[in-house]
Amino acid sequence: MDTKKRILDEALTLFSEKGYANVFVGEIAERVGIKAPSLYKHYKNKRAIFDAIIDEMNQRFEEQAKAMNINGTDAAADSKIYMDMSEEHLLKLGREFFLYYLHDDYNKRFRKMLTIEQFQDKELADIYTKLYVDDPMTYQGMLLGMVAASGLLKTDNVAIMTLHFYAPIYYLLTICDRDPSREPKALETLDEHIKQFNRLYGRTNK
Amino acid sequence: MDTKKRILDEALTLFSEKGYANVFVGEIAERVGIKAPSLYKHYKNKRAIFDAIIDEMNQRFEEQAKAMNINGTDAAADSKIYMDMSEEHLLKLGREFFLYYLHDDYNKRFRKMLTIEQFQDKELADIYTKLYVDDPMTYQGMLLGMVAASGLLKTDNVAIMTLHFYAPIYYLLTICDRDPSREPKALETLDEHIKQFNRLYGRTNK
DNA sequence: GTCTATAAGAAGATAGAC
DNA sequence: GTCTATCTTCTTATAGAC
Repeated sequence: MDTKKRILDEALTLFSEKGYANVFVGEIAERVGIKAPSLYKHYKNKRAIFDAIIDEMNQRFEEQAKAMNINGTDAAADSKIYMDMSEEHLLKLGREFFLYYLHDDYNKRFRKMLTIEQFQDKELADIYTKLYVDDPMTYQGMLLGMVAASGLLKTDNVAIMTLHFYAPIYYLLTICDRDPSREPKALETLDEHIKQFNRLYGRTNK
Repeated sequence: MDTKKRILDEALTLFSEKGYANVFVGEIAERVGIKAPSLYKHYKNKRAIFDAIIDEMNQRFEEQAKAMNINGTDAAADSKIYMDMSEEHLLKLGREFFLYYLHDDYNKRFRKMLTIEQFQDKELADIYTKLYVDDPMTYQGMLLGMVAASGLLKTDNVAIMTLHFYAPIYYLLTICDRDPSREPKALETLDEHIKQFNRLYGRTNK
């Protein structure tokens, strides 16, 4: 990886652990293996590093959204998957989302950084809400909505059903971010949650 | 209010908005109406102000826990209330918790400060988890457990039922902390959530 | 307890050689 | 692009008068 990218990578790690204000330019440089003044050949100042991290995330997100839209448009394939969604499929959907968001290195660091910096300005708050509130609700609402349309889940309010599916996942995610030692217990709770969700919104046929 | 207390109050406000590292001692002093050096007659250093805020919160919490235990011990009175818990009682329970945590000035500022500082050290992470995860789950689990025992809510897993009640409340709370303009919509969602919760865990008799 | 003056040090950023 | 040396500014904290 080239120096410019490595600076972003190390900066993100440090920002996610200590917050922007507690990270010194020299600290980032040291981890990259250069001296602080050299860093200024790559970025104009400390803030430019932070902004570049946000930009990179926006790019990654756009790509991901594009990829999801492609699948989303391929409604035939998607609905086939979810038409015969068993409890195991539902468990997989929840676990995959949870473990991807929890363990994916980039996601984890970016989420923790946003958690720390979310009250600094509205742009950061909006990014947080988009990534960890609105987008997951939209995506999962779409999937659960398809299952409900096929009659396998029963509800007259898909939005609230999606809230009931996602809020516990979000809640467990924030617990594990704060204290990774709670992860095994959280995974058990996650499975119990989804099984109970499946029972509550019980399928009409199986 | 005496100067010593006013320092804590203004510091908490600033810490909750910008985070500890972005607040300068002179800034706190200015809001109190004194100069920075005068502040050092009240607190040894900047860190001592932060620690005093944590201490004060611990005191307030202990008092609150004590008050709750008194009611908690008075099981006769409590269970009477929840034996005939209607949907309206359930809505009230959720709304009261939500609005108290959301609007109580001290709570709001302290929660935002902890949100920002939670990854700085384990003690702060533990306080956050205790106040906004474990304690609400324990308290609400106790109340919902009493209702379930009386047969008005049906479940074989009180812990998951409590998760299904509380996780959406927590989720909506963090959204409103980030963006107060979402509050009206969140309150609507809260009511819909509780009504749906009530239907899902449907009472056997009414 | 509050002030002014100031010390002490940290951290961001630049200059200029290589 | 990286380095050493250095500047500048900001911030915490102290000294000592009132």
